[in-house]
Amino acid sequence: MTEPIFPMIAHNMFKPVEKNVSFPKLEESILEFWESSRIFEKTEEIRQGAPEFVFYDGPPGTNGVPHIGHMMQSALKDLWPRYKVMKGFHVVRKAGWDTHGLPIELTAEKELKLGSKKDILDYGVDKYIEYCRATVGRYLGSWEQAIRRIGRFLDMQHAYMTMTNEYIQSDWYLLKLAWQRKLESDRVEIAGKSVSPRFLYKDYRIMPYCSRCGTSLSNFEVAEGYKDVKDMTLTVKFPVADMENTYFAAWTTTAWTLLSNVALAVGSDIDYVAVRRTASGEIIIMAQARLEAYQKYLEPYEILWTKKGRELHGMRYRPLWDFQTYSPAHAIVLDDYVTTEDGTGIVHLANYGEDDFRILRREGLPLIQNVDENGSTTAATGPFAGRYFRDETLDVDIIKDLAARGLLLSKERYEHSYPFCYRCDNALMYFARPAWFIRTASFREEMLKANAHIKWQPPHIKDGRFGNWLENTIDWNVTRERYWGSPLPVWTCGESGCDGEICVGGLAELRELAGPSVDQILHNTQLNRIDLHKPLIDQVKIPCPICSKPMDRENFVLDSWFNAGLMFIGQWGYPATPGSSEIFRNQYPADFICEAIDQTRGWFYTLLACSTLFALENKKSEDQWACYRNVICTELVLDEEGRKMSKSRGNVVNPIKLFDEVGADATRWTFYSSNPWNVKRFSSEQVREAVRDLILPIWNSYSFFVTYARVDGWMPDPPHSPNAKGGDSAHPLDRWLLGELTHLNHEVTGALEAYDVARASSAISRFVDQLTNWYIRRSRRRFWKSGDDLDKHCAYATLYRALTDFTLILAPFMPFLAEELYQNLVRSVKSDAPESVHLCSWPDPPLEKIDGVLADMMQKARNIVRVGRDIRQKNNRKVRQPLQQIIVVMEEGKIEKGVLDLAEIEKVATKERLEGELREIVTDELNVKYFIIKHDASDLVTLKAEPNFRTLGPLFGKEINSVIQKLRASTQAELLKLDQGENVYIVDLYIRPEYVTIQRQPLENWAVSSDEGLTVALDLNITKDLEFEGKIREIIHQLQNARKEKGFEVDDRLQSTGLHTNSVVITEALKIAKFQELIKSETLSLSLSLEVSPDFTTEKPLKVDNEFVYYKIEKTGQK
RNA sequence: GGGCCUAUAGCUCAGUUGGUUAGAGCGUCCGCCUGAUAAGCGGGAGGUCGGUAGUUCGACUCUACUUAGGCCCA
Repeated sequence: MTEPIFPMIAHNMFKPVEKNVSFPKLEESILEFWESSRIFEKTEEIRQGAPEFVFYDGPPGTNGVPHIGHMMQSALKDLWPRYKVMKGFHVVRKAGWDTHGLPIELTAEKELKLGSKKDILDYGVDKYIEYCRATVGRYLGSWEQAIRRIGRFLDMQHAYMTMTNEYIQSDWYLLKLAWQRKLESDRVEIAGKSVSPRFLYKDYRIMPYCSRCGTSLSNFEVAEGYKDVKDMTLTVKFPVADMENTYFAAWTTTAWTLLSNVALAVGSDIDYVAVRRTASGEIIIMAQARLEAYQKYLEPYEILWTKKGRELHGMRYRPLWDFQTYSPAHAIVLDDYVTTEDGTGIVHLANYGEDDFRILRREGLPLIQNVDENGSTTAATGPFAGRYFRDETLDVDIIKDLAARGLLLSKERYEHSYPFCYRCDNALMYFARPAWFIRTASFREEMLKANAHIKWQPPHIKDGRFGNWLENTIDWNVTRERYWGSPLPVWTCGESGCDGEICVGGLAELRELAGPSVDQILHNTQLNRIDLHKPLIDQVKIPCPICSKPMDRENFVLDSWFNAGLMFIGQWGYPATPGSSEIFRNQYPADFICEAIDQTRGWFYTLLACSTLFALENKKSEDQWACYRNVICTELVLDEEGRKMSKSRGNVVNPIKLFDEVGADATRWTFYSSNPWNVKRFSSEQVREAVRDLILPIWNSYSFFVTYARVDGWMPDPPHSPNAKGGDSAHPLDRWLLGELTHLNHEVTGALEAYDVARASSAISRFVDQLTNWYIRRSRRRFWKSGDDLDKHCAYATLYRALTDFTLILAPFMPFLAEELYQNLVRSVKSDAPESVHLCSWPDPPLEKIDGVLADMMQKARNIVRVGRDIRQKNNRKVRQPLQQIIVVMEEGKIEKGVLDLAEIEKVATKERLEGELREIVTDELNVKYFIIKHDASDLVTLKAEPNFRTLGPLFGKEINSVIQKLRASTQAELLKLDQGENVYIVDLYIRPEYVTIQRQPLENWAVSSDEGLTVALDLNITKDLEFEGKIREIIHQLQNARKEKGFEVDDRLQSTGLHTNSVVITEALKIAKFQELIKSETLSLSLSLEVSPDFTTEKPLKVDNEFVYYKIEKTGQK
């Protein structure tokens, strides 16, 4: 014991493990190691030429600090690339930042106190752009810090940025592809006007628009500004053409839109009635379902006729005002969006609403907007000209005018919510604005086919949310009337009558078209290089290919979603950047992407749309249309009460703070331990729990191993490497643990291949339990007992093998902890091992196949012990009190999960030995003298038949209940036969064994317990001998505590004297020689005396079952 | 208003094609063990599986409706 039994190599030894480890500090030091040793770079370098595993990183916006939800993304995005590197793949991990778009402009506007387009122009577009550019970088540092600190291996030095000239040229390239692609028909007619058949075309779009700021708003911005307002609503009578005194009644909440009325809409299948008002004789037409609501305005009346909406189609009416001279207009059109929920069932249409616009355009009716983009009524409105559209007096004047001419049926105050500009509080209007579109609707089918090749996690997104969205794809508006974004590379001719237009696919092409002065024009003096952004790009003129006059650029920037959607080429600046083609070829399509569910209509969609367009134009095969093959779609991270995290609530978790206080590994684990596609309620308490439940047990196991390996000077065999096969021990515990390790490997590998992280993490948790709570617990004595060097070596070799393999499996999940273990367990003793765990290969399973019999046996042993402890507790027999015997009933021929199958064991001819092992484990754990296996439970239990519904159900159907009754009345003899596999007649039924499950119920008043088909009986009788031994064990236990209290080392040798007591039983026990020997050996006492010498002074007496035991212990000085 | 998702123990979550008595961890209470020790283990209590109706011999599971919450879109 005093001499290490294995040769010690001092310079080459596991370093001692810190007991009070600070994981955050550990993580920091490992980060420094990774960086100084370029470990991340090496994970790519060592796999040069290996098969690619392609990962795409979605570009987060950088106009705010990252929060914990982004860290969930990072944790998941880091897991698979690390795993795949270990599996032998080459994985490129390039970061990306979304540096364009409205959020950045809004920040700039706010900080520069610019409230409108005019303000921006006054301030200077060039200065404004530079401010935006500067704003982009503001939070980048926080992102980089958080991503670094969570341990993510990501190339942030070469991050792609959507605002670079290279990226912008990729935008242009893809737009050019769309521009070149055309519908099969040469011309497309919309609204009687021919429209370009190109897949990139200009059209109008109804957008929420602030007339004061001069900008359209995003839906997000609109949602900020809804208010409840009271407006005058009116029901207007539109005189039917060529019919005296007959009117269509239509309802509106916005009187001002009447000035631009173009048509009226009815629903095809809605019933409409014409009613004659008795008083005036006038005839009013409206939906039958709405009559009741208008009763008070109409009564008394009679119904003249009822017609379906479609019968009214094409009927004409006279415009409300003489100035409404435009045509074609003023007729009834059909559309299904008309309802009878409010109004009259007849809808007044003007180009100030999305549905209105859609219908009017479909019907080929003109785009009349008698309120202009400044919110003023135009000169075309005659008496109403030059008024502000939300001016209340305008409403009043319109109403008065209509009323005076008998065209007003009713008016009412009506409260509804109306959107206002969140910046200037001005009322918004829905306004038709020019915009450029991509014909996504024209390759909808192709996108659906592309989607068929994608594996979604969770699966329901594929045909659910995402599939539905694809089914309903409409053309994609890819432009914004803003400043900070990729410029639309389309130049058009302003000459009237000239259709000249050109789409530019890159800077080189622009130089060709616009001449060598381009470089000079685009030179940004501040940056001292070419810059493709506004306002410089606007100064570039291209000669019209038709009339040769200089053409201007279409003044739009690109939707930043479009930007992000082409990152698969944009991140390489493909194709303009030299060398990008080669990289791109290897990096398309992605094997794996992972973003939050709000990206279904965001990045997931725009990636698919862009890549499908790209792939179609490049004639790629169908499985290449989608640029990603596997996608994990995560849910949101909420606070512990299920609320969204927001600054105003003050419930935002600061990731960095959490990493620094608890640890990044622990934080990562909380995101791995449940399905990321369910809403996650997050609290730092969960993270601490991960430390307690998983990280500390792993650390303790590691610490245990290192402590004893150091004591014994144990080292792995020279040829041992973490990837070599090891552990040829015959000890069942060792073989069992390696079997569990194999199982773990298979489970984790399978789960990761299926992108099922929760399954992988639960396998890891299970293994840690097996390792710490069973293997180490059961093996402790093997590590510290002296003698039997071979067995001790086997224990070391096995635990070492298990820990090192486990470390490798753990590496993608907890990269820091795994690194620390690896450095000490492997690197410190084996200098030619890879320098980081993250440069290692995924471990091979240690055994050819799992020994199922052994696994079952161990499961059974754990169950027996658990049940045995249960019996002890219920019967008040503490474990330190030895008991005589335990009877375990295991019936032969029974095969159940978790139950030892003795027949099977016989086949492998190890029955005796396994029973022996089982015996040893159980007697030791439960502190009993004899372990008896019985194969017949009849003395201990009664049998009971439970119907097996799975087999009986299909056979008997509705008769099943009477069958069950008969089964329940069966005798023990019958059940025994069934249990032994025989068929039995019960009453009039022929019962096969597979129809039932035989259960065992312990007899009453026995110290018997059953669990999972296992019956255990414990002999509770305490004989005199057992009582003596119990007392002695208690004394030993307390002497050990006393040693520790006195600060003796575990290997100090003692002299114990004056052991005595007033208890007759204990005195008797102490006199027995074998117990004296036991005390000596357990407490490392060289001598033991019961006599009290004259100079005896006692230590604090031991208290053994309420009796005092006096003693004295002293160190001998020997070790 | 539409689409999709979620709801299971006090809390966080599992639950395979419908099939015996719905599981785990934490927390709580009780007990045990201790040569990994400012650790470790076991047990008890705790659930009408959000609600209602239906299909079925049988529903946490399938269907319809409904309530609450979430995401996306109108």
